[in-house]
Amino acid sequence: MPAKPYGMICPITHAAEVLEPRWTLPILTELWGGSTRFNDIRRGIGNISPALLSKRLKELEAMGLVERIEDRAAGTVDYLRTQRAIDLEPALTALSEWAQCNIKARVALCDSDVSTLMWKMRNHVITEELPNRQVVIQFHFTDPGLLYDTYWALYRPGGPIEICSTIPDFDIDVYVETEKVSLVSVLLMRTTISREIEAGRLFLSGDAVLTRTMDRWLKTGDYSHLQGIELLDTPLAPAAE
Amino acid sequence: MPAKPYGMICPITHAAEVLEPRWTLPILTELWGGSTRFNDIRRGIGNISPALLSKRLKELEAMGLVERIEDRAAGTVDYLRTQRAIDLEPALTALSEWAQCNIKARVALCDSDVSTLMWKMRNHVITEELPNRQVVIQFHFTDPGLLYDTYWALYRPGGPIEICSTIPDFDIDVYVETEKVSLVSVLLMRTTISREIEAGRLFLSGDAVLTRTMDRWLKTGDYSHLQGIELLDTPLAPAAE
DNA sequence: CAGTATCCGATGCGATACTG
DNA sequence: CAGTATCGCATCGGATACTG
Repeated sequence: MPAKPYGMICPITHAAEVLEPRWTLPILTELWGGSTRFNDIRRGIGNISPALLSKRLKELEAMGLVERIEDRAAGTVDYLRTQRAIDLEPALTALSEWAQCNIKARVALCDSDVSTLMWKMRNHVITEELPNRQVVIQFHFTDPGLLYDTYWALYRPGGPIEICSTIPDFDIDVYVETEKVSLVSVLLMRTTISREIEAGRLFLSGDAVLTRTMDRWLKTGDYSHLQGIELLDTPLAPAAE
Repeated sequence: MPAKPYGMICPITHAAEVLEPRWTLPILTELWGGSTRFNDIRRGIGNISPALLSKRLKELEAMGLVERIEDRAAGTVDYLRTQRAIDLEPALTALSEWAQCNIKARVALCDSDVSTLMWKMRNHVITEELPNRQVVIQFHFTDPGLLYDTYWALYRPGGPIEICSTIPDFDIDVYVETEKVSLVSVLLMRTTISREIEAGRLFLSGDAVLTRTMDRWLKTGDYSHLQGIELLDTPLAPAAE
């Protein structure tokens, strides 16, 4: 499919031809994470133009990695991974673990914008670990220069996590005040919640139980078996350059 | 390093940023295969411009994947993988196996030029399986329109395989007459030698022992544990499109 | 919601020639 | 052998606006 095939006799190189075009891997990762809708994928990966996403999805469909399922009645379209894409999981897992151990913390943790981060948070709150009632968690980011610096995660029993950028008309159970880099680092297991609290980069208040069990209801990546992950500096090193 | 980082919170995506730039994976694969010299890498991957190869090697060095070792006395430079690059092996192996099972045969086997193929053959003759004397194997390709269609692989006990494009001044032990696609298919285990002989796409003559034991001294990839590799068509299907 | 259409700019990359 | 230097095109992809 690429305009200029390598023309090599090498399976890895052929895999590269499939996976190299920009955004291909992020799209597959997003599908892996459970997104199936065009705009969910867009939001999940943050910055792709709709034209390019459309093009990539068509290419993936043509290569048999993605199946497009249209529900004419509902007017919806879902994109699902085929078995062929699912079979990439071992490779992607290996890549992920390699990156965790070999990409410098400052690169791995560098900016994604806050709204993308919060959108991602939808999948990082373990609803089963929340009490069986409505829960509202406020995230306030102290980074300077943010357009929106406060978001709310809303849980209603039985439903998914909803992220709001306007204050909901409910009582707030937990207040999280932090820097972007701290929250990202926690999600990627380049630090822990208690370590960030000690470092003064994360503050919790509100419901006693929920604040004390945040490490239970906040799902991080599963990299605990890996050796040699570079942790976030404490205190935070100034960005180079 | 890429001009436009994805800015995502996702290890796979960060790995992608490192491995995506064109020729990066082929270079690493070539290093994996044992090449250490600038021009060996060039020939091994076939078509990269020296400027771009130089650039990529510098990038890989900057990312800690490659170590450049200069021998001022000898005037040589070797490029070696660092541990960080070696740690990519599980991911690359997984990618390779995925490609073997999921890239259509016609794509996987499509043209690389004959000289690159023969250069690759250096690593595919198992010298330990050859008799303890000088051996010359002639490869004649029947594909139409080849500039050079005949090559010789020369083995001298204790030495490496040398590939010549002019007829060596020695007796020829084995004559291999075949099409490019057959030889490539054998190397990638999308067929077997006997299958190609039966299909009339491969002819062997010369030394009785060597012709009969070609499957021993010709090293193929190690994919025998994989299920579902698509074999080369017999008879050969016409190229689509 | 699920895309198309268009435009334009940067730069990645290939080709070729040349050097120490 | 191990690269640099230069050039120029193509295309990839980002931004924006618009549609059914």
